[in-house]
Amino acid sequence: ERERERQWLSIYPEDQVPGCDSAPLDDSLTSLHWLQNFSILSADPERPGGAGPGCPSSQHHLYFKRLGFPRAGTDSPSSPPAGDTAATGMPLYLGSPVTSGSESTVPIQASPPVEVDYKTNPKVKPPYSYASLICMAMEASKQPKVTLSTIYNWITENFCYYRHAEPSWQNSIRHNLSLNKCFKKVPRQKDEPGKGGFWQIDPQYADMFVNGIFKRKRLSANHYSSSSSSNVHRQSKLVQGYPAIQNGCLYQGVSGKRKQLASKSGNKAARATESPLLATEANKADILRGDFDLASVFDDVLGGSCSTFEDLDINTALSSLGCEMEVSLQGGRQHAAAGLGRWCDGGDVLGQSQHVSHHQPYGYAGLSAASMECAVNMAELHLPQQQQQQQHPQHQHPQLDHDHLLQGHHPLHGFDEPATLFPEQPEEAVLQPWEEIKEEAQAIPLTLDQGFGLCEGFFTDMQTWERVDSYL
DNA sequence: TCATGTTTACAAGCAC
DNA sequence: GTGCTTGTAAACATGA
Repeated sequence: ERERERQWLSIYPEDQVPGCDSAPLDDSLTSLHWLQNFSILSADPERPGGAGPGCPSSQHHLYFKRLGFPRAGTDSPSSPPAGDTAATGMPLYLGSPVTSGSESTVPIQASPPVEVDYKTNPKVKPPYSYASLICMAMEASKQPKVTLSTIYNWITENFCYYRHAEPSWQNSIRHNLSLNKCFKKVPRQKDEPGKGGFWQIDPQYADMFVNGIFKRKRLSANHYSSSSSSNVHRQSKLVQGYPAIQNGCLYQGVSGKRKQLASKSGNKAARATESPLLATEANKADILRGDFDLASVFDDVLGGSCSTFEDLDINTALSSLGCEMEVSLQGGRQHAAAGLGRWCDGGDVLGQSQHVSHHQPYGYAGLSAASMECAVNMAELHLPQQQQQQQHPQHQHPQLDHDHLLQGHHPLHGFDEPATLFPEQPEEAVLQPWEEIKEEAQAIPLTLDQGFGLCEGFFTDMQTWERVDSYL
């Protein structure tokens, strides 16, 4: 036994945690008391104290470092960013109650913050549901289908907890794959050697991943068979050209046990009465989990109850916008671009928007700028052309070129793909080569604040959420 | 034999 | 209270 342990530690030296051999696992993550000590601003690397504006590469570096992303050059799938508030719903820095051990569940004022890295911390159970873990593994594999063992391996490689845990979690994984209709088994071909079949996410359930959250909605049994509901209508748009969710599966959210939430009634009240984007203490939990409706986001922005993005959970808001818009704009495209909020594998999609990604292989590279860009493009897209010409006689930024968008030159889509949106648009539109746009974009150091200003302009130009919704 | 996959059962937490 | 979601455990079948 000792020998096996020694061998294990030789493979995973980070598993050597002094004094934790027999310690019970800390489940204090179920508490949201850290919220009392957690400040969104303090976790925002773009804020003063970070690398500072005008230094995007260092900003990104710091960002990824703090989020726990693997550095450039590694091919291994990244552990979900433990500190990515938008992605995981967990704080970047947890207060001492969360990580101070199993003896005390009473929240204490945060002492020096401790970064939780699920990849190396065997004591903290990742706050992800098994379904989310499966999706993460599928996404990280970059393959259209994965085997069960691939899922196992990815989870154990990226979550130290499961390396130590009893193997019963694997049973749960299998159970989840079998029971969860979102997962579809792909039988192995006869000429394919190996054991077991492959698994993929059923595209029919793509909208389970709204805002990157694996959401199970309370739906009627015929939700997915009915063709009359608006949900299905919207879903069909989301799924169209979205053959495999692994191309767009996002992992911002946490679908873990709900006991992680704070006061039930408090959250309810916050949801009902407050903007999902206004990071009040009451609704931070939802925001941090990415658990809010996009419609509400637009309602707030468009309705004027949210005058600026500066007070918002930037990452969540933008990644949500980017993700949602990205999916909704897929049309019939085969190369479904992954959502902007994806925390890993920047190769495919972010590779198409490298002007903002700085070629980071993993992480939220270019997230803010790209998300803003996508959201703004969406806003433009949904404005009648005449109205746009009226409101924007001159494009404020080359990236916001409406004609390019109409021609399928959306930066997050393939450059050469034919336009599928508004095909009735005249062909004589003067186009600016995308490469040229890209160069211009690179030359312009668009800061977040500037980006938000642009966003605000477009959003405030839009009239109502209904207008957007009608197009969606 | 073991990994894989299916199914059943139960409990906890939560939304309605 | 009811139903849904999630997690856990277990039994069983199948195939490499």
